[in-house]
Amino acid sequence: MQVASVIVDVAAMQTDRSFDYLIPDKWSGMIAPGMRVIVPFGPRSIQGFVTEVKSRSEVEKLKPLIEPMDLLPVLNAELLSLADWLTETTLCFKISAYQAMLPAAMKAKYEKVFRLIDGKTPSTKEIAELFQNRTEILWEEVAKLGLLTVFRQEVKANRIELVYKVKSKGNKKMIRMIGCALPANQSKEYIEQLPANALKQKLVLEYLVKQTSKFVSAKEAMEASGASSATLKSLIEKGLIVETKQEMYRDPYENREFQKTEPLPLTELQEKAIIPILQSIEQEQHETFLLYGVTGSGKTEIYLQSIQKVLKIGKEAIVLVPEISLTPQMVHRFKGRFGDDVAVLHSGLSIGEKYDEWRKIQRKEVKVVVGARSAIFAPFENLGIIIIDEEHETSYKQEENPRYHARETAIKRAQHYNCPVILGSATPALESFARAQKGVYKLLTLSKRMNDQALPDVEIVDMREELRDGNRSMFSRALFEKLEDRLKKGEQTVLFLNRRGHSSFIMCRDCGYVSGCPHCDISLTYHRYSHQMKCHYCGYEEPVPHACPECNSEHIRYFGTGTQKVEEELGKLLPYAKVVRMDVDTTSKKGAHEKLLRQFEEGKADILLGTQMIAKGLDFPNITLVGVLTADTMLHIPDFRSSEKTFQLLTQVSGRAGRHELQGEVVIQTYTPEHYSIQLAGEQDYDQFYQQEMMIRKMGHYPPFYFLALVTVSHYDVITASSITEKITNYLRSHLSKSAIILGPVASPIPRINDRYRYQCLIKYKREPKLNEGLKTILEHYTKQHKDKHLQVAIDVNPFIMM
DNA sequence: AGCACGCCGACT
DNA sequence: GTCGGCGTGCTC
Repeated sequence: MQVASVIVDVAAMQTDRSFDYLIPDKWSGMIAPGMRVIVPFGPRSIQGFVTEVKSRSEVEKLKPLIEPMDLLPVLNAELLSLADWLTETTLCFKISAYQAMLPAAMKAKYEKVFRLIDGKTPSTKEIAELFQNRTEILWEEVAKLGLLTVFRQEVKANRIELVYKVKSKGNKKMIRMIGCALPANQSKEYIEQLPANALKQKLVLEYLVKQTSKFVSAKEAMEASGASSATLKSLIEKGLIVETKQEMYRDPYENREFQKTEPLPLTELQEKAIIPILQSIEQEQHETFLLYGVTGSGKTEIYLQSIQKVLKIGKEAIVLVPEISLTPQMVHRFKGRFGDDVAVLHSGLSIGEKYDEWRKIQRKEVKVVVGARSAIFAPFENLGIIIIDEEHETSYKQEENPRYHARETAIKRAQHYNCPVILGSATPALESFARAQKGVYKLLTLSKRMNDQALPDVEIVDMREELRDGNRSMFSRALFEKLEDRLKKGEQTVLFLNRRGHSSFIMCRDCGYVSGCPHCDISLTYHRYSHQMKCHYCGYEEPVPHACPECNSEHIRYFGTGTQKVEEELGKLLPYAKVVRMDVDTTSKKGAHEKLLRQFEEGKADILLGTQMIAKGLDFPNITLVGVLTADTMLHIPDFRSSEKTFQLLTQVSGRAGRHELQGEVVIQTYTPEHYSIQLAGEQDYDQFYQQEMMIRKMGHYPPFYFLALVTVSHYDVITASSITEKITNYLRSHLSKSAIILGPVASPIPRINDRYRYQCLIKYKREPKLNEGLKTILEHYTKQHKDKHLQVAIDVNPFIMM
């Protein structure tokens, strides 16, 4: 009998290995690696993934697996080995890697039910009554009734059984189809024989007879004939029509027209950049290209034409875009060029919609995937190119297990398929640019905007001076003047602000009291529309205080400015200006994002006010002014990448202005105008910024000169948290080479979240072959649960967020 | 993770 | 003397 090695759906240290099961003869030959199966595990049944099919096992007493969940593997050999790599490099459980690669719909759901055993009668009337008109009762219901003990006795006495069910979240959408059951040559006669009052029935049959295909959707047939479902029902009863269900895709872009676009002629620079990419595609040679092109230099057209080449030789393409910029604009460009060959994957889709897009990819019904981070796992089997747009974006790093980076994952996959990776950005991540300098990546440069448009003029305004001159508004005089000017000319403005909501925190002006979260070491954020103070880390809420809880003073001031507050202010200062506000709060509804952008595009608004999400991808000809209200909010967060992030963001936002005929202007308001990342963003000088920042990174022993690994320990007890971190730090000190720099133990930048105290240890290293092994030992040692179940140890290799 | 098995305190 | 508390260890 065959044996299947299975990774079970239990994310824990002790179960992070394969378990062997017998394959019952009836499934023999049908079970393959990469398929999901239901297996018995202890007393329950759970989902698992087959990793290997073999003829014998080391283990003596094997249980047979219950049944397969798939007819075809959901993970191919390449993805299975990619999961091995993910597990190894990010130190996650294998099951977590598998789950990250598949749509959420494939994650199993479990249900426990009590079932009355055939022919048995429960010992009490009460239980018998519960089973009156059903054979199963949910475990939860029994628990709620407080009858678990009684039921347990019944189970022992073999009158009731406890059944563990595995349910798939994946629900294929089915539609009702009907077809004519009349003999083809006599249909007329049959229809005529119907009673005279069966008018609707006749219409339905006539409609069906006219159809070229056997089955049509019931909905269509009803609409066309004006019949109701009752009509169909009686036709089915008479046996005149037959009914089936057909699987169908949910189409998130249904009824949407995409203007077909043709390849544009490339500029000389674009031409030069695309040649090596096309070569790599043709010669099937893996190479990673860093496509470094200023904003508006036409990177997208290079992507499109490279993909075209890939499709022409019968291969497939993955395009990653940051979640936030998965704007309709981007989707339009790809759907416009490649039509139905494109699947789109982003967080705005429902679980079912994502599942459908995934199945289209698996069935090879599409050739191109445009999606956010997790689209890197698209189950293509003949990849010809992987493109990562805005490659510097932090959203390409997953912040929970498996903590993978889409860039490294892309390179890993591309090596397997011998195909190129294109990393595109106007402001590459320092790591990427450094690799390009060293020749690890191949640098392709687009130094000019298309049609030689000039980059926008940038003015940096010192807000301290504004304040000194008595301007206490959030708009500097320069920005306000220009804003008025654009309104007069009918041109559009983009205003950028890094913070949503109203104000960031409130403080008592008399005693300086700031209301903080009782569970976390962080101040509460004021939310205007709910009129609550909220903690962004644990969700704690409390009402806004009318008086200071410390000194009873009523002088409470709102600090920090959010988009809501700016919107209010604009309403006061420029009441005739039409403002569209875009942030998480206004775009959370489905389709809201697109709607707001369309309003702006059609000129129905003068000012687009928003957060991060308006920083990239926008390309509207009438935008001639970009205002950054406070450039330094990001600069002061305790993260060695804060300068880089500030520079990138400012450059991206500035790039929204003057992309077409009209010349653009940018105003950057700041309290630290002398800071190099603001100065150099103003000059749009990436190269200079790169030089400067590299020096700082070198001195601080930070990436790209060193790699990082971060161990975070949290516990309800401060002493435990710090002492365990100390032990871990000491262990690492003794295990790693002299050249590794080990910092800690120190409290995390946010020392307490959700009542858990957090300590960390940071490792900076260049080459440390024993590191992964050491980190694994730490995880194994401290996650043996009975040690201390309140203890949490999290390890992030190459962390992005240091908090 | 979840579940059973097993060993100690407060109840019929 | 039993019910149920949660410490410990296993799941092919």
